[in-house]
Amino acid sequence: MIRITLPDGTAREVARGTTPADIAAAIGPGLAKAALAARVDGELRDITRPLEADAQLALVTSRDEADALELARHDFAHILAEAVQGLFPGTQITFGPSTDDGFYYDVMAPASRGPFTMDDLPAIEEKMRDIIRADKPLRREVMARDALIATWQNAGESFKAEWAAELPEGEELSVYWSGNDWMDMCRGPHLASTGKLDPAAFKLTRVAGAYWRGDQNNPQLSRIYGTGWLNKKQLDARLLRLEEAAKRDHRRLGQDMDLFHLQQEAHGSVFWHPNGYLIWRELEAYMRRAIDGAGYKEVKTPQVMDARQWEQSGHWGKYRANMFVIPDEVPNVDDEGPVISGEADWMALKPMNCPAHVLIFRQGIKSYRDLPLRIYENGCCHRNEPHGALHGLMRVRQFTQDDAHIFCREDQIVEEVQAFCALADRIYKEFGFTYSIKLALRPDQRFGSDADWDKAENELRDAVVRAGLATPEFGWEELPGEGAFYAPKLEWHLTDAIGRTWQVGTIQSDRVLPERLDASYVGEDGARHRPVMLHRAIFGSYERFIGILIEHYAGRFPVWLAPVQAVVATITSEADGYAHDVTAKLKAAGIRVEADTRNEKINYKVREHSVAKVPHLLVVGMREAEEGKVAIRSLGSDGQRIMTLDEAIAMLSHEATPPDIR
RNA sequence: GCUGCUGUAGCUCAGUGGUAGAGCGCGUCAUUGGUAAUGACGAGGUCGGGAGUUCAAUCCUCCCCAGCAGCACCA
Repeated sequence: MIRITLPDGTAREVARGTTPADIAAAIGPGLAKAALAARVDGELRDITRPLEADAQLALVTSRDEADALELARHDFAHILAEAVQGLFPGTQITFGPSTDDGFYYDVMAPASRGPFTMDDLPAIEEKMRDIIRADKPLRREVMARDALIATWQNAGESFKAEWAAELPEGEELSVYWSGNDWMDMCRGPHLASTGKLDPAAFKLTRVAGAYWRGDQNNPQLSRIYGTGWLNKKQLDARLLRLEEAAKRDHRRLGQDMDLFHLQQEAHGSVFWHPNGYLIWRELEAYMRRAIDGAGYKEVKTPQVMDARQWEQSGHWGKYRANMFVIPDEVPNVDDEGPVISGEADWMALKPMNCPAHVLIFRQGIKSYRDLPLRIYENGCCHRNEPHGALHGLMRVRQFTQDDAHIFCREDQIVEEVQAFCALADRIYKEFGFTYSIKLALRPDQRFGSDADWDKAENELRDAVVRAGLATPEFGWEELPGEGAFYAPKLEWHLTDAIGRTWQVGTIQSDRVLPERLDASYVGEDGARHRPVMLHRAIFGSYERFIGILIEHYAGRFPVWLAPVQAVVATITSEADGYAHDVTAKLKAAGIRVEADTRNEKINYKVREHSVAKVPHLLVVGMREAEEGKVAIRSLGSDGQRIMTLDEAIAMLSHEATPPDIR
């Protein structure tokens, strides 16, 4: 007999080999039906897996949502693989985990047909529903590793065989049978049968290529994605959220609101339209106030530098593949012959600003009294990104960083990082973001001694601790292996209005580049010392930050950022004169306002400016003109507020003032 | 860069082996209307680029470019 303790503290003596399902049945038929899996000493297990020793047991039902979703999604993935193999014999299966909202499975289509496409999905979904409706029992079986490898080889499953062969020798591996006709190697756990899933709670969403084991040197498989839930209601809610996110897509809003465009001839670089560039200019002005107040000095550095400079910084050797290089010569102007001789010296567009900032630092002799020296630049950089990586404003080939480098002494690092934390905190909050801070620790491939890495990691950690931000409330987390090859990184991950996260801000302490470019200062002792260089950014890049803001605000910018802050719309042409007076006064007060005196109905004007997401619409007819008032309709509310022109100016002026100087 | 899909009017999209169509937008005219689309008329496209097949290509084939989804990459 073994002793099984339940969550309420009661214990039961049962025979060895009793399953959690047996215990659930003994407690009651309701629980027997609801129980999906078991937690045995904290470990999630099959409900039908026999108990072998004394244990703490908790039965998992759909009310334990996280566990239940994980189980369901894992099962959906297996059923997906079974369905694909049922429909397309000869397909090899590889690997299929659960994801944040569902599952995927990587399969290799038979050689006789190409990769799977979207057109295949409806048939696969239907087959999956058949398997669910058949309520096939899912049964765990333990196999010896060598026997399993042989099984996979006989079945022509070379990927599975390769995978099994890499697991430790002699180990017993579990497989799961779906009925008696299909099985997959899996650690589990699974539900007791396919019928525990809701056939209406999943949807296959897309097909894409994915490399075997994530390595681009390996064969490419078809990855079939699905979103999977416990019931249809949850699935519908998810699909609705996806639609909401699509409505916020910055590429769509950027076009609708006439903010920017992208085109083939300059792919990966942005054409900013007047409306979009107004947002940029507001952000730039905002950031200038912030860095001026924080003791930074703004600079501007060359766009193009000789390749020899990039050789010295190390970029030419390591990152040239992503750099735009330019021959330093006059091109051939004849119609005949090549445009470029191929013999000229090379120059390159800067992919980053750091070396140029070091060159500024190196001008003249710096004393320890000059430190910390904080050099800021709205630095326009070019990186030749892989074409498949480009994405709207989020990943571009030309971008402008809010980039600064703080040259300081060792003993100033913690203080500087702490000040940066405070600055970032203020700024992110002013845009309405919450954030978490992560410390990316040393990667396997790195420069520098372990002692230096210990020091660098501790400095960053200490600063965040001292700023009071290294708490679960701030999502503090350390990420082993995620650092840059030259330095650990603190990363700021913003959470936007619909809960998505974006990594934007960073600060890194770098001892490599000052060494390579021979930056030094004279210390109190009269000797030369190496400064430490802190690389830091808050927006990351203007392009990407604006993209994030568009999606965060869903295009409804706060008044201070809105390209057009107010429109004065007339009801009849008799009010045109008054409308122009109102517009002129608002302009004089610094409001970005436009008059709409077109010969259109007020309904039409309300609709058009609402769709354009103008924050305030000032409606004026004869009534307002006679009384010297305006009727304000604000975006997001149906009603109107009647107020005097002076009151309106005061309100708009207040809202149009950036939050940092309000 | 890899796999798949897509590229037709400013935008969203339909369509066909015999050189194209809708809605919105734009222009003109009429309408002066009180809070999410007034009506009529009109203009607008070498159907992403190149080559091939064909009597004939926007449509079929091949190559290239760009976009989209994912993968890989992101100093």
